[in-house]
Amino acid sequence: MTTLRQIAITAGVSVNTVSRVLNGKTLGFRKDAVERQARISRIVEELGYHPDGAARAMRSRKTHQIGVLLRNAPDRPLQYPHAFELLLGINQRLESAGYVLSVIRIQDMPSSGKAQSRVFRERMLDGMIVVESIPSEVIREVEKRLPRCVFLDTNEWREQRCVRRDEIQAGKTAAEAMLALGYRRLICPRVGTHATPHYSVEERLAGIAAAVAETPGAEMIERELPHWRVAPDKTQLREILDPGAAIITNSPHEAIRLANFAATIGWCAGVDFGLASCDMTHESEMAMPGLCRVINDRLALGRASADMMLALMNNPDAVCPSLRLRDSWHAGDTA
Amino acid sequence: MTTLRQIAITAGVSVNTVSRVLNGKTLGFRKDAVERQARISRIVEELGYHPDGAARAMRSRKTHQIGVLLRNAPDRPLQYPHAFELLLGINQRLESAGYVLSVIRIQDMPSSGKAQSRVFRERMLDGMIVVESIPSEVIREVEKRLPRCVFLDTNEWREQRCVRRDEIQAGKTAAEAMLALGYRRLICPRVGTHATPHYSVEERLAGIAAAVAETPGAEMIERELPHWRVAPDKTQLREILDPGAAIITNSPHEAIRLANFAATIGWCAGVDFGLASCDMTHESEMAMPGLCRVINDRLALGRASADMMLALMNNPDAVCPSLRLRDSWHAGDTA
DNA sequence: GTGAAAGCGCTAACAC
DNA sequence: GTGTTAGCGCTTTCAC
Repeated sequence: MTTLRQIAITAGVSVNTVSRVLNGKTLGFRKDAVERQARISRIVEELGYHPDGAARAMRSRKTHQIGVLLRNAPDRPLQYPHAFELLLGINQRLESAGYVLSVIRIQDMPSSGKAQSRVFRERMLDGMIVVESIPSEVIREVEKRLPRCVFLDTNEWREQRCVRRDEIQAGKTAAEAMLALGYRRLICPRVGTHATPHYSVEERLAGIAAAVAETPGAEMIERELPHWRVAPDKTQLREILDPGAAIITNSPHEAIRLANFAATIGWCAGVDFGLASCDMTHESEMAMPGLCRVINDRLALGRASADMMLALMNNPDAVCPSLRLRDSWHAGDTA
Repeated sequence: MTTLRQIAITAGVSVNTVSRVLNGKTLGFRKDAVERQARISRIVEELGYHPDGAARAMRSRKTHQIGVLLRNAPDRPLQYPHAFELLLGINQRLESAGYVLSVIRIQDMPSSGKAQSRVFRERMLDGMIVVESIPSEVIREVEKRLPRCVFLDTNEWREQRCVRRDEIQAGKTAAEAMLALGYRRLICPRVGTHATPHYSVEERLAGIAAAVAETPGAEMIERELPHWRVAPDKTQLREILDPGAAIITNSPHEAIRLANFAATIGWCAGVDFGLASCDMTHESEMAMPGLCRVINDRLALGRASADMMLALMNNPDAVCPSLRLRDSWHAGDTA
């Protein structure tokens, strides 16, 4: 491995000089300086020198690494697939600012033992972006260890350092769009409750309720939906689906599932009933591009949280008011 | 920040002693040693000491970080959503072995400039797991910089250090299942060609072709499918769908999309035509749990590649024969 | 503008 | 078994 010292020796200069040239901290107003500088740069190139991140981190007290904390819970075997889009959004910003993103998963219990990731045992991270709902005692543990934390799309909500989608607005947007199309019965399927439901579930319902309240003659109906693994038979299906009404689902895959079930009894979304989703993912978009939905720009959410983190990196005491991002409606052909 | 030296001072011992205690390298057969050790451990606990990863990395010449390289190509705006499942599989193994996973995205061109991630400029990674198809010149560049590379589900294929799904088998499995159900016309939709198609596209077709060849009277029909953003009108749809035939798609979202389109002309998958996918994702499973498909255990793929990487970490010259993992058939209700 | 030297936190020689 | 010391690669004083 090529070190600074090796370069210095080959160039016949001191380690310091090489370091300064590499960091562009030499302005060389003397005549031979600029030539020297060029020679050093050439040698650096030839020897294929790359600085050692560890040594640099040690000196600067900055690892230039940001963790993204994902939950690893037994009730979420595949752990919130949307997280990937958030993660890519975060990475976009982080990478261009010279930071590296590390994925950290955490068990629900703060078992401070070997089970947890190395980053909790050793100081490796400059900060952590917490994604998904983590029990608050775990959050406190994480904050104790990590100097800078930002909360992205979590149940945790504070005045500062939180980034969320405006889910009340999302519910409202979806409901208003369906009401504008003439639907008066809005059906909100509820899927078997999680131990710790995401805040969006409640907020979206509140948003829908608000829109319904403003529209005379409109009503909102909550309907229990079986777990996705359980296929309802045709009798059940006729009970769940309500011809002429509009169904507003939480997630796009619920909407798609209902559309598919409907097909088995000869019904078609957009013809026999209205269908819309408060949320969208890229994969569901490819599966059902025509679905009426509220867009969910998770890349933007991710970027916003990364920006917040970067602001904190520049100034640990930076004031970062929490953000609620809004998304717009996409008119499809299922209503 | 608590350092070893601070602990040593408070405990009235030398830095070395503390280090040895922490690393369990002291057996203390003298009487006062064990008491001393306990006291040191207590102080370590009280002061909330956590070793500095950077310093450790510098000494041991190991960062304990593995990169996962994802492609950042203009033709894949949302970059292969399946990658997340692979990533989680990788992380499962890495984390429990004390390694940290970092996400690295790369532009197609090996523009060695600032645009690329910090990890290409500084030595930060012990190894890299390359996911997705990366141009070979970029791969060579990456291999030059990183000591250990493993290729996961990439077009790159070698005798060693590659992990893939057996896609020929996947195609064959899907085709055989549909043929066994009595279908004789197998339709393979082709979606507008990528610049660099994934190897699975061709292999699956080969697998399907092989199964068809073994069955008298069976035929395989390739059919062009419009881009997912383009909704076919009903006339086109009747041309694409072929009543009584079985459609075998590449990805689950294609299958779901076709099922949804079919509903608009009153057709139903599993009734009017057969539908199966060579691939599956978690999200599509929630959208259409009944889809006939070949399972794709990406977590297992990820774990296998991580295991390979860990073997290389223990021994850089370890022989790692490439792997082709097989998946099994899931009988659904769409055929 | 450049070189010598100190030191970041830790581990591994080496003496005692 | 424990303390002393050197040194990992780099940045940053401080003389010159």
